[in-house]
Amino acid sequence: MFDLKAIRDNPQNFDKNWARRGLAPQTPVILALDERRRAVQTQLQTLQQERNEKSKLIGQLKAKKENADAVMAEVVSIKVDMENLEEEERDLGDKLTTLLSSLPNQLSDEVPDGADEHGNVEVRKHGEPLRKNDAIEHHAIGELLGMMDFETAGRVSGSRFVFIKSQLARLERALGQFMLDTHTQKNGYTEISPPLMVNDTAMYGTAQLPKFAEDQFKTTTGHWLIPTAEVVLTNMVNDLILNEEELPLRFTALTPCFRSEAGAAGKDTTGMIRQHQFYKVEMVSITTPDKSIEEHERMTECAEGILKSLGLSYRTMALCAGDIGFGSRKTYDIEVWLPGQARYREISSCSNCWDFQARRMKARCRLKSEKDTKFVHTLNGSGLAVGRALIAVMENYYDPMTKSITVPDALLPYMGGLKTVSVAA
RNA sequence: GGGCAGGUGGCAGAGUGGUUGAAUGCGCUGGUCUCGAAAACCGGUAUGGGCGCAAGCUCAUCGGGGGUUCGAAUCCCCCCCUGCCCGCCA
Repeated sequence: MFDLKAIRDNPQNFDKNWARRGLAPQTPVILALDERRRAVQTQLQTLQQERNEKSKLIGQLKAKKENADAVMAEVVSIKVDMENLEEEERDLGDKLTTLLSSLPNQLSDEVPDGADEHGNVEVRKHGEPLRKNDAIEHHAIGELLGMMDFETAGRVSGSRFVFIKSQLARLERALGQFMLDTHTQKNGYTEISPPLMVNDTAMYGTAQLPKFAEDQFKTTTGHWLIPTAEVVLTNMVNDLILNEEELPLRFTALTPCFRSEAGAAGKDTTGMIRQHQFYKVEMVSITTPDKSIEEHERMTECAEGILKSLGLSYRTMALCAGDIGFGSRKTYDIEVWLPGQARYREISSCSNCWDFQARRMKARCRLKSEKDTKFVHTLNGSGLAVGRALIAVMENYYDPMTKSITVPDALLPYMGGLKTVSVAA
């Protein structure tokens, strides 16, 4: 959601910014609705004031046992005048909210121009891509080891699900534990075990609703399965006014994520790159407005740190205007090198949502230096997608000669003595 | 799932139709007093919106939504949540 006063003051800036995402000018309609609504509001409030005063007068008259019939008749007629205005006010308000809640966040000036992922800009790179002629993809490795079973998943659940078995399941679990421990012990995040289902309000707060309902799973009870722990972790502060000293808040959680992948038909159909369900370790930060830019860099480094510890090569991309998410002001994607595909694939996305979600959630803070409350800034980042991290470890650490995956050093404490994942062991 | 009791300001807790945005206490905060502190005393202390250069005026909000009424925190209806008892259950 947006600050209407700011739009009023500077409509052309908003339109120019939205144009970078390919949107037509929006402010003419917004301003027309806003102006009309305020005019109606003012009229209505004048009548309400009159009604309140006269009603009080009636009370006073009655207390003195005097006749109040004439004043009561006046109030009745005021109420008639109010009815149309009330309806118009509600109608204009609804229209305005509907329009505003469907518009994406304003972009930072630092976001590069571009229409799609080709416009993304590499900001740094770590390690060298591992190129091997005999590199194979994760699903081939998994099936060869007998530890990744898409066929059974198809029978039991359908497409875009998988059974992971045995040591490979343990490796996936180790990855999640390692990431959580790193963020809680080294990076200052508080571990949360959150609900995996949320209500409409929460989904609206982080901007999955109203626009992206199609991408979500909804239960028969009206709950939504979280598409990412961002939803629950960020909404922990909804409707709160936080004190400056309590900030920043840093939360992390390891949760399953559920996505319908509507509109992704035909994309990544083989293997477990794109599933309806996957584990992810999420980081969420809630900051004061002046701290979110540095927090964004910090969070991105926390995510990169996991890849470094795992000995994986990656590059960090600044997403361009055409590829950046709806709620984000600025996003870094981290792409890990997959030898089997011989390309970089997204494994983390770290976004600064600025006050966009906070406005929807009514999440505010009180600064010592300011009298009024301010909206907090919210940030979220994957740290990392566990399923994709498993893929990366498999493809980067697989040795076709021994048909085994070497366990990265960082995961050894979590593997109960296993140094490799292989059929023989 | 059945029954009962509740949801009021940062917290506790009054308030069952009339100048109640809301008593009182606690907390917080400014001041007086004091060498300083404590105590005591005095004052301030919700959020969002509209109008206004400003001072200020005003509207809305007592879980959410609708209704009755000249007037609703107070009455009626629906929903949500919390607590307790019973049943069921990982």
